Amino acid sequence: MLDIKFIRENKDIVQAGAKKKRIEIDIGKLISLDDSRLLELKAVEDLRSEVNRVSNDIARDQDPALKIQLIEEMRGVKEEIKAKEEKLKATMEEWQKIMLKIPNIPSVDTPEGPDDSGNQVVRSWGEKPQFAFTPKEHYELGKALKIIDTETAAEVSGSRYAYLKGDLVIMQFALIQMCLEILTNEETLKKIAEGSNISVIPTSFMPVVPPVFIRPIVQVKMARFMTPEEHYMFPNDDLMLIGSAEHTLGSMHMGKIFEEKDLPIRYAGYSTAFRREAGAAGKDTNGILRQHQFDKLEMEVFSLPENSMQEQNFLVAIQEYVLQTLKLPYQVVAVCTGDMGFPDSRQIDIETWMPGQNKYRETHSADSTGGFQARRLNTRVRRSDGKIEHVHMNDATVIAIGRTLIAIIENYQQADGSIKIPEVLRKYMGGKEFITK
RNA sequence: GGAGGCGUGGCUGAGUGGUUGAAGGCACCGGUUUCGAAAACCGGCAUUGGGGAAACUCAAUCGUGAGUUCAAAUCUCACCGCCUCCGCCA
Repeated sequence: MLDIKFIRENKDIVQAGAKKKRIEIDIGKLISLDDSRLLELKAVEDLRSEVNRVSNDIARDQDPALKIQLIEEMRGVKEEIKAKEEKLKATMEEWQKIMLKIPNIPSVDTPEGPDDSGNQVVRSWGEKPQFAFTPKEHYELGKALKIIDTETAAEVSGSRYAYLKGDLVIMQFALIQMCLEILTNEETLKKIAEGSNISVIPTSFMPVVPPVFIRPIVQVKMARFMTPEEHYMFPNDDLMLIGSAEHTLGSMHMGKIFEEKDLPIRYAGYSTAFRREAGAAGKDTNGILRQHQFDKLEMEVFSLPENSMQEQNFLVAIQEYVLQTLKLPYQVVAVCTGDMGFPDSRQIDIETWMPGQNKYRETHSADSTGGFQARRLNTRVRRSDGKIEHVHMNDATVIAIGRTLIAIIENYQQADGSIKIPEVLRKYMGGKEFITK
């Protein structure tokens, strides 16, 4: 959520930002509603002030006749307050509805575009592997090696589910283990930051296994409930499943005030993510690229406002470090205004090379939401001079299991259909070098 | 799931209808003292919104929401959370 004061003072910027994001908003209506809100609020507060004042008189005054008279008068004022409060409440509800639909403003360096066609490749890394044979897609290889079974999953749970089996499961936990070691080692983090010329305090990430259920009201505060059809809902319990660990990591500190000296705070959350993929009918139906359920290690950082862009760059640097460690070719993409998330001011994606598809596919995302989520969550920081302001929040993928496994399977495939295990993972996999039949 | 108890400021902890935004303590920030520090002493110290150049002032907030009342931290109801015991369970 943006600050209403900021909106009032910068309505053109807000309007233009929404337009760039291809989101329709009515700033004029919001501001005239806000005018009414302030007027009605003043009216209610003036009456309350009167009641408060007279009530104190009643408590003090000894004359019983006067008391009765004042109480009578205040009964009338009470009725008046009630009526005015109802009007205010109606105004507030409409105001709130519009406020929740105002998106965050894209950063100045965000490319403009209607959809993912407007995304810009910022840089790329790694040599695409050359094969002496036609590289296969992950689902062919996975099926033959009996490490991916979507057919049984389809019967048991429906489409877009899979059984991961055998060495692929071991590899999942190897990846997580490897990444947690990176994220909890300040020396490594310092090296990553220095290597990319980023000046951040390299505080290590606190590993977290967060809840996968979240209250819908909290999801609204995370500004991640814009498309209800994307979420699995459990109305009987007033709960929904998270689509990312971000949702229950970012909301951990709602209503809290940090001390400046305690920031940045970094979390590495491991959880399953659940997505209905309602708008993706017929897209990526083979294999495990687009699943209703997948496991993911996610970073979430709370920082001082002035540091949030550096923090985002740092998270991207960590993502690149992970992919470089795995020797997977990738490109870094500046996501354009029409494709970026509602609460994001700046979104950077990483697309990893998938030889079977002969394409780069999105495996990572880094979202800087500035103070947008923090304002809704009311997560703040007390600066060293005593001033209180909203923190800035960043979230980013470390490893999205399904898609990273695909990248490894396809990039490391051998002529005989086996998969060479990336060297860095072998120590977590009993020294094994290949996944074979 | 059953029974009981409890939610007050950064922490702790008083407060069961009346100028209580809330005593006391701790922590924190100034100052006195000291060569310096500690201790002691003095002072300050919640958040949000409105008005004001400012001093200041008005409103709201004692888990959340509704209600009773001229007046609610205090009474009523619902919800949320925490604790203890029993049951169940990975």
